[in-house]
Amino acid sequence: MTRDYADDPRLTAVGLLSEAYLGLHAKLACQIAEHGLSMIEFEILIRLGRTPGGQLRMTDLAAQTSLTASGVTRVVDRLERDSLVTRTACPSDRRSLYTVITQSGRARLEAVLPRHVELIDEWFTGQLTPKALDDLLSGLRTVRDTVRPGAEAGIKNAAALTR
Amino acid sequence: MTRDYADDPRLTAVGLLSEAYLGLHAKLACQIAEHGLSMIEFEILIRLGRTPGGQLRMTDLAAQTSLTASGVTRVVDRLERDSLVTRTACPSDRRSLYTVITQSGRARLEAVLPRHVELIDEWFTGQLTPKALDDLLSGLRTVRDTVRPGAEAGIKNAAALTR
DNA sequence: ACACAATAGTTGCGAACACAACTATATACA
DNA sequence: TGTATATAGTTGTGTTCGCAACTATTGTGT
Repeated sequence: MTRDYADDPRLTAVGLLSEAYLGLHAKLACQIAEHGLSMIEFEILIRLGRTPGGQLRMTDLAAQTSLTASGVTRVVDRLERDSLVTRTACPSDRRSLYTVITQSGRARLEAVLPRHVELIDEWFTGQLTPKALDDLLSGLRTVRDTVRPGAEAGIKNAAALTR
Repeated sequence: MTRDYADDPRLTAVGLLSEAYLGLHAKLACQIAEHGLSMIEFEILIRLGRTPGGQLRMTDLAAQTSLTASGVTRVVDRLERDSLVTRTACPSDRRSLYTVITQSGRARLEAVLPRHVELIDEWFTGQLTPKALDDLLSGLRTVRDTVRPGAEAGIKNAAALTR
């Protein structure tokens, strides 16, 4: 009976998604690690770096990443220890803290990003024709919108910036 | 300067891949957890279940998953504790061990799989037209082959079965 | 104004896993 | 054959992170 599912195309599809993601993730993590960062630390720096003011609340970071609030606390702990971010009080809500990227944090991003996007191109986007890439991203967007309702780009940033 | 990369399409592409994968993974993990398994335990059971003889060596499992040899040891420890697999000696190489799926392990797969593939369809494959799904999978295959050379379906199984 | 519920963030604890060191066995080559 | 090297698997140790419990603050209903 088990063998009925052995080559089920739906399982294969998930396997393909996993292998593509995990394989790319592992290779990119190597480059990031050369700069003393983990992928999640890098992701948080990027999200801070592209926010006006370079700051987000802990809760916003949790909503934008795969981490829980507890996980965000600890990642920010490490980033703060390395002086890549600071915690500053939120004037309008004394329960909240802004995580703010420092000059040193921005400098680290500068050091990582140029080669990083080169590698993405080398291993991912540059491997496909523009049409094939469009098709791929369009499919991924559909899946993303299905499994993460409310994760579309604008919505979370809007929410994050209205506090 | 950092802002130069704020909306770089290559970073966006990776973000989309991550969100699609992590979102789907999290939802599927919930269903698997209802049956007392983690995703990685489920993945290993599936790989064993579809192998002739229901057995693979620890090393093969490590090669087919995102785990190191050490990680495989501990996952198989847990599966063995729950009587879903057993370790048996490899006659041709006394360093090696086969991990063999038990009847109980197959039964667990039976319990999980029907609903599992339904959910994959609901959240992933069924969200796309056949053409769009084909395009998506074709793109993923290209990326997978780039970042995991030698991971094409037949190769590893062939290697695994020739010992 | 006053309880009561909801929310932001942190901390203790435990599970999962990578890395490096280790044992046992197999292979290569001199 | 004997020795060096490579490989299979396990174990000790440290890191990361989720969950639940906790504190502090804010919002809600009366």
